[in-house]
Amino acid sequence: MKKNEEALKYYDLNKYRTPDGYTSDIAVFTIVDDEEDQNKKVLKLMLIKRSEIDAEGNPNIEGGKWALPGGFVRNDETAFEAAKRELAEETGVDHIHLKHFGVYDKPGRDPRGWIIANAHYAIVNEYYLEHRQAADDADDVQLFTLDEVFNLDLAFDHRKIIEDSIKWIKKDMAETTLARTFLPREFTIPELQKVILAVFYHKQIESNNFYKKLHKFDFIEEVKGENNEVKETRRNSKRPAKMYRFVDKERFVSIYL
Amino acid sequence: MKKNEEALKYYDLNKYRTPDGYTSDIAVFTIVDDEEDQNKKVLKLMLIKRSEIDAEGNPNIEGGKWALPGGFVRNDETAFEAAKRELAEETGVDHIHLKHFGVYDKPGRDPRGWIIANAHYAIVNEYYLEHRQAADDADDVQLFTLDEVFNLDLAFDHRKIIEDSIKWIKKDMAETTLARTFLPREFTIPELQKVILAVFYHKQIESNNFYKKLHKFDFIEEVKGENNEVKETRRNSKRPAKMYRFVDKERFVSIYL
DNA sequence: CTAATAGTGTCTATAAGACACTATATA
DNA sequence: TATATAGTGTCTTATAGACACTATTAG
Repeated sequence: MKKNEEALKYYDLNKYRTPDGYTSDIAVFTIVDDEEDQNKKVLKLMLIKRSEIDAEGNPNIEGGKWALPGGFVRNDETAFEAAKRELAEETGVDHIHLKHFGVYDKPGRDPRGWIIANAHYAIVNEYYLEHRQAADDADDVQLFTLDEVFNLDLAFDHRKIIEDSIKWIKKDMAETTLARTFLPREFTIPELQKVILAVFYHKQIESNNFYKKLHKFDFIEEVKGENNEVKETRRNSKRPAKMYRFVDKERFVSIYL
Repeated sequence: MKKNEEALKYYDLNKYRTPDGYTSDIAVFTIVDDEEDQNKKVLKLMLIKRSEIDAEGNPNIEGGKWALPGGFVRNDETAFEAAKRELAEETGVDHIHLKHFGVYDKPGRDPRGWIIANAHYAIVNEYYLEHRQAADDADDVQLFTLDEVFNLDLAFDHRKIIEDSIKWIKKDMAETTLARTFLPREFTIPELQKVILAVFYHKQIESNNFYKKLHKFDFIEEVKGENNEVKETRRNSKRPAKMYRFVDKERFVSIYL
């Protein structure tokens, strides 16, 4: 565009004060087996403990506190791409479900200056997190239940970010097929139920009636095998359970119906 | 915090490249009477036409194109506060419904440099927009229907931002009591119906059955007058209509029920 | 009385929710 | 055969959707 090139000659980049930093933070969630009740699953959040000293051996900002993983955005990527990159660096996995849910830019939120944080939530399969924990110093990365998390000493404004991330994950869980990201590609109905109950642990679902609602769930379908028979698995039980998969389908929910 | 003060001594702000600008843009929506069918309402978006030359008389970036109103965020405010301030400056109204829905930070989206845009949608009463249009140059600010908007020459990546804003307003309209922001504080059922249909103009609501759903709508209640009688209005019809108001109530919608 | 908008009643099909029951496997 | 998990059947009550109908005003 010629006209813009001309206009740029007159544009002064320094006319406005600019931020001192642009970061991406990620609330990494996973669902693991409940230790108290083997029949249940429980939602957990991964946090890192900020080291007391930085790479150069100097005291670290918010050192010793628990924080969301994250880092600075480069000028050749979006905040979303930065989150993806950082997550891959942390956990060593690609193809993780990631969603941007908010911006935290209140002046004074970071003692280092005017720093804008983009918040995302991620859903990672338990396996990768276990792997990562083993590989690294066990004191630095840990999984917490939502009850435990708020008893920790949290860095910056991460308490607020974590609260919001939980609100969003619950909302998306109820309104979209987000549950798919917690499940294997082919799953059973009881597995789906457990995931839903892990997030809505205060709610009840009549286990038996869930099956009857199935025909209304146009967002899942039975998995067929080679001879067009429905695939089954015995991984959770003696009696084989039918396998289902999610179908790409736009959902519409309304309070007015 | 003593520890952080100590740590700050060692922190170098210039370690990372920082953005060249941080802005807030606002998609301003209103609902006005449909000119073709007086019985309907229609959703419109306000856009401004960027002037060809800037205040100093130099050619303006993306001059002549239609754009969302907005501007740079100051370092003593959040992007949300900036949006609120700019909207107040533009329309002269406070207490406008405003919601942040996205960040646009793709490298190259703005020819001026690495500029991060925060997108919001706003809902403004028709009256204020009419007023504003009259006060200003009529060629510079205009209301467009959603069909008209995409035939315009739009500045920056505002086409994408507008598309997203429409998705969000529809989603929030269906899932929350956002409709309240388009309505007077006390409204009639037919008024509510028209607002919903203005946003979901492709959907049908059986006008008569809407009344039967009322008792389920725990988010609205009848407005009572002094003697505990239900308030009525005759502003739309000869026969008086009962008045309702929104009640603050958390909504929960789920695809699993 | 007519016209215009507000609001009800009624019927049928489908869905929700409670809960008792059956099915398929392993050990 | 016991037992653990998967899945059905049945009954009652609530809701959706179609559509015919009634109500209240101004002029």
